[in-house]
Amino acid sequence: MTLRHAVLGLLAESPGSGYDLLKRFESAMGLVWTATQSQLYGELGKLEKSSLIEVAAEGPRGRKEYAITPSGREVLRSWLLEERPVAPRRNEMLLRVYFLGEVSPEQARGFLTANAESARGLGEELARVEQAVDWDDSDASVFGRLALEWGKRYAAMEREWAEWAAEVVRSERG
Amino acid sequence: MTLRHAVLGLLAESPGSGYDLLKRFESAMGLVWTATQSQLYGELGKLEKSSLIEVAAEGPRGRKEYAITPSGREVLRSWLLEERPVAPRRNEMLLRVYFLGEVSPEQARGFLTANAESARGLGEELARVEQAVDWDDSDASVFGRLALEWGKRYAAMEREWAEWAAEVVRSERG
DNA sequence: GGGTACATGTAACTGGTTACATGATTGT
DNA sequence: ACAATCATGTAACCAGTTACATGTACCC
Repeated sequence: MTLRHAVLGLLAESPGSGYDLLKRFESAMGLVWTATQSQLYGELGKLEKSSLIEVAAEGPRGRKEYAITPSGREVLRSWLLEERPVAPRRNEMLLRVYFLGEVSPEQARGFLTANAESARGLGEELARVEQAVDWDDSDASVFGRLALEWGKRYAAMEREWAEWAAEVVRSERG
Repeated sequence: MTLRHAVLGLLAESPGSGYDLLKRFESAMGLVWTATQSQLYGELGKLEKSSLIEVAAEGPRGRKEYAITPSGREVLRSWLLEERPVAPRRNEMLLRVYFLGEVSPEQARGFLTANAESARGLGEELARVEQAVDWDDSDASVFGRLALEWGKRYAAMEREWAEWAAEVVRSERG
């Protein structure tokens, strides 16, 4: 039930329609959380029913502009403070690494170097995003930059690891 | 549909019952993939029905020891090579960071330092695991070590990032 | 005899994905 | 006029979690 909080967070920043939120999920939030269109509309319905958000305005084409309510903001805050920083415990890439003994050493190295490449690509993409955005000193900027920096460090870590791992496979498996 | 491949991978290493596999998910695979008991038995049933695994032996207490079949091994291999190394696109911790402007700077720093602590704990735990296991030159050892090293680097990255981020909040938000 | 570990299974529910379906407004 | 974009919604399905349910074998 985290999509719920992602939606509340976005609406806490500024009101918007389902369509607007979908755009924001695709762009700014892409690294952090994703949502499909059908999931989003469903969640908006539920949030409205429980009065955590409300329709603040209606527009053309049936557009409903939602805004967060005080009780919604309350829920968002308590979720932010409810401390349980847990590391993700599922990683498909690592699962493959785990079983890489099933294929030839050349294929295993190929997998790892492809991974290094894709991590490099991610790092470059994030660096471009960092350049493109004009950061100010708003909360969204400050905390968005923290999240972006995490992404850059993650990408660098994975690239370096994958290069190292490919080298280990070369030296230990030929 | 990745649990399917996790199960095939484990059975490719060595045969075992549902109960055995559950143990292996809890211990060695903990960082990489998780499964609940009910999910696991369901998946074993489906895999058997599609002949990717088979009951190789039966034991006391209704124990069914499964083994991978040649077609199962085939499916595992092609999954391993089917290249699409994608970075995970959902991270609850980062989502919270994203909206940390909603709480006070002290609370935001508290969140970040707690995260640094928990990353440090994870790093230490993985270091202990590394010490405890006696690594040989089997595939399971070599590739398991690569996965473990990823975990250590991940933990170190997150700890350093969280410390840095707490400092940014201190200097930019007081 | 009794506790622990072994061992499997089902049901109800939640979260997420894909596909289908429909229609209004705006800009050219 | 017509294409693109805006805009919302529903249905079927798959993956994963929690809780319930049951029973056997082994060791002391």
